[in-house]
Amino acid sequence: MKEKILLIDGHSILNRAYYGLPELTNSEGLHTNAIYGFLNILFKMLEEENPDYLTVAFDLSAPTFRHKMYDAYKGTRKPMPGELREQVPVMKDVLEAMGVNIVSKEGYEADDILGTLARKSEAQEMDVTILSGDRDLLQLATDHTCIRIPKTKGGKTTIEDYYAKDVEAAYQLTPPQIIELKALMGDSADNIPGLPGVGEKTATKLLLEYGTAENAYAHVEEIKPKKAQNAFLKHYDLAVLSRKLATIHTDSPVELDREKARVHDFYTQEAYEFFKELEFKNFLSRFQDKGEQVKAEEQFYTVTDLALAEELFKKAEGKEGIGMEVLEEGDSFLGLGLSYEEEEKYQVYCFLPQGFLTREYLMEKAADFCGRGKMVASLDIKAMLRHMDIREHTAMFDAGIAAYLLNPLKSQYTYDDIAKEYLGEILPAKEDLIGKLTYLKAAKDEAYESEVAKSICYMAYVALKSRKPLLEALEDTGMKKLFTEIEMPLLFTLSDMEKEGIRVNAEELKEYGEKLQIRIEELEKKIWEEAGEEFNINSPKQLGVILFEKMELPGGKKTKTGYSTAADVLEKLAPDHQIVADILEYRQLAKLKSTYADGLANYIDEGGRIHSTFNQTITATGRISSTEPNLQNIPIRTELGRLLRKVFIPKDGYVFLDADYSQIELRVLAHMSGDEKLIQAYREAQDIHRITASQVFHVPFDQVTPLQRRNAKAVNFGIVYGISSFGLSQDLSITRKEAAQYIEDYFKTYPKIKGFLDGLVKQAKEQGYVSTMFGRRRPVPELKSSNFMQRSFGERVAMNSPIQGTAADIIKIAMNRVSRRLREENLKSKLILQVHDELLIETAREEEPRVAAILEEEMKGAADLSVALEVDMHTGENWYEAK
DNA sequence: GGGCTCACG
DNA sequence: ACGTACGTGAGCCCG
Repeated sequence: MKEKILLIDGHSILNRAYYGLPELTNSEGLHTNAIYGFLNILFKMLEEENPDYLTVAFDLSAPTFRHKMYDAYKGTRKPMPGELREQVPVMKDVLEAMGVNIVSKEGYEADDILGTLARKSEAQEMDVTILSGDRDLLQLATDHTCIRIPKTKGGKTTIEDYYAKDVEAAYQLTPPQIIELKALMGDSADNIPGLPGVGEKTATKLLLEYGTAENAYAHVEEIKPKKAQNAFLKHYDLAVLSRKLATIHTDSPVELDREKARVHDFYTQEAYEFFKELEFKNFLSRFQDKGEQVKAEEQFYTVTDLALAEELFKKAEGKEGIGMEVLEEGDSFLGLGLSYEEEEKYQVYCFLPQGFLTREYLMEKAADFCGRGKMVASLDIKAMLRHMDIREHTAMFDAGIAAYLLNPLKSQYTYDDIAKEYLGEILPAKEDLIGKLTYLKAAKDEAYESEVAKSICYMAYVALKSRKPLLEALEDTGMKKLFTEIEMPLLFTLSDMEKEGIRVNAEELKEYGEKLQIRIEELEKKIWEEAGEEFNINSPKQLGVILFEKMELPGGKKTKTGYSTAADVLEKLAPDHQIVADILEYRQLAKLKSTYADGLANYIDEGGRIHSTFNQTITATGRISSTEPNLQNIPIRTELGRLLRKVFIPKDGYVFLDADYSQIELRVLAHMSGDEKLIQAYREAQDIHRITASQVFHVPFDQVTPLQRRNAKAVNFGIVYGISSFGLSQDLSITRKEAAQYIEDYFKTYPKIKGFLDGLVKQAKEQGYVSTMFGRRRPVPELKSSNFMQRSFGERVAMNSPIQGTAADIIKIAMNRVSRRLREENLKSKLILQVHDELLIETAREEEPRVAAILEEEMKGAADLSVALEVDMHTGENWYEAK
């Protein structure tokens, strides 16, 4: 087995970490984000590469031979910001404390050290990996030297690997030609001059033809384009200089000290002290119980044998609790993970579907186990429940939901993130194991099969091990009850809803689509005639050009990419321009056709039903979301769209019962603010917007004009969204001043509302988050921003989230209560949809009165507010009728 | 894959 | 001065 060395470009990685990570300081005010990021990637690389040797190279501040050659070299480079500069010496100290080999050499740059060590190591039959953010190093790539370049994309770090062949694939050039490339085009970052007018494209073309800058010069009379030829004739000396500057020296006076560089246990006592001082809590657990700390992977096993599977499930029964994970993608079952503790170690197994180990067999065993009421931890219990018919029991633990409650702002809750956050363990993420492949594709690829199994093992391992710290964190943040009494039971309710699905009349849906299609084609022709040419009406870009350039309609620019053609812009033009009115109608119909008529048809199963997925860990406020398809945005606001609801029908012998909370968010606001006048208003009148208008505009209740009511309604909405005079003025098409007056009048009428909202912003600023009535938290990091717009957004979020979130809590409670009653009373009726303030029940005809009573009772009783929760209820033979 | 548009609460 | 209402998901275009 060949030995392997990992070489790291110190400054480059520090630099990357500094700019890629948010500000971070320890309590003494020392900036630490670059160090943190560096260590993070170092640990990850060590685990991934498992090298035998490690060396980090740093530049020194002394001038190098390049400076002597060319005065301007790096002369105009942006100076390092102080917050980064102060981290450099600390970084070196930390690495020294860990016993990491550091190399610097006066007069040479890190690049030259890395290049030299790479060549020397390769000569000693080693595989070499160079980690750097600098693409200059690509010139060093060979078949045995890999340049790894980390890239940050949307907060996620991925690493690009370049062996010689990868450089050629990406640049059409060999690694040594990267030097030639720089000779020709220069490098503004390093202040290396290039040939004027020669960029990457021309340079690459020339090199493909002539190989080197020197050879190109030898054929200078043939060079095309003319511009490049002239540049060669006039400035060839520049290219010669740049070539020298860009060449990394692979014969610098540095040696590889194998003993110093050998990879050993870096978790020294000295390093531990450093990490504590820097407050890198995540890393500290790496040091604790060093003797016991074994790499999780070492106890991972893949199981494909039936007898062994039987034995392991048997063994699991004797354990206090287990971790369990089902990995599926689409309809494909990719494996089952199982973990438990044994002699204070984690034993982790992945069962792959093979031979006798079928999905059916495995899921039956899994369901069997879960049905016994033993503790089962998983990152996604609902995924398991798809194949199990088991009832809610309190010993189950969903780590994904726990992590979501603790920070609802993340886009996903992966095992590696949870491990990092709550276990202080850096595990290889999905992408590290299988790259950009999907699990499904990787599972089919022999080369990656074992990596998929590893992923599954990590999931089951993290689910079980993180349970304790997650529960503690929930306890500490006052969210334990929210977790165990609302979210965990809800998971079972949602699973039932997903399995149940909703019946759709496929023929009627098809006819609906066909009717739309006829009108769409009519409109398309008409619009093309009015425009005087055929174009893609669905392209905002083409549409903008037609309307605002060709036809010269007033409207001007609005978006980054061109003209805005959004409905609110077009609506202003529609009365005067038939084509705009037609476009608006076209848009509406096209949306209904593509998203709903065609879109929904794709989801109808053999039983004629659609099964949406209800996601519990997506929204920042605590609402649930619905996907594939989204059944929470079925049209209702226009009659044509609303007609679509006629295709949603109950099964034979059933009717729909639809119940929605009346203005739940405003009622929540009345309760949470404690404003007596608003509370009183709710106790008296049914029409809250009218009573608001009456009180704000000082007119008798029965003399409120429709306009006044409309304005009051808009203010009520605005308050819930986190009021701003600008937003309100947009909504009502009035001036900001008028809007501000409305808001002022509103606050005067309901004095405690303002105090309540201001208090929320203050709270958010002080503690960094706001909370709902039931303790759900939403962090508001935007309030710390130096950007006015971000900060204003943070203020609105602070005002809106507790209101929207409390309403979300209440309907979740209601769902659990309704679901439980239906079950406990052995009713056939089932809860099938939730649309934020609305529940839809597929109700057996004979059960209708009973179910209506349950719905009313459980929804109204879901929370005890100082204003009553009102519920509107309707029945119907389809969803259209039931609203 | 990001931007735009639009469907819902 | 900055340039927005809060929370979502899906389809389409285009680089």
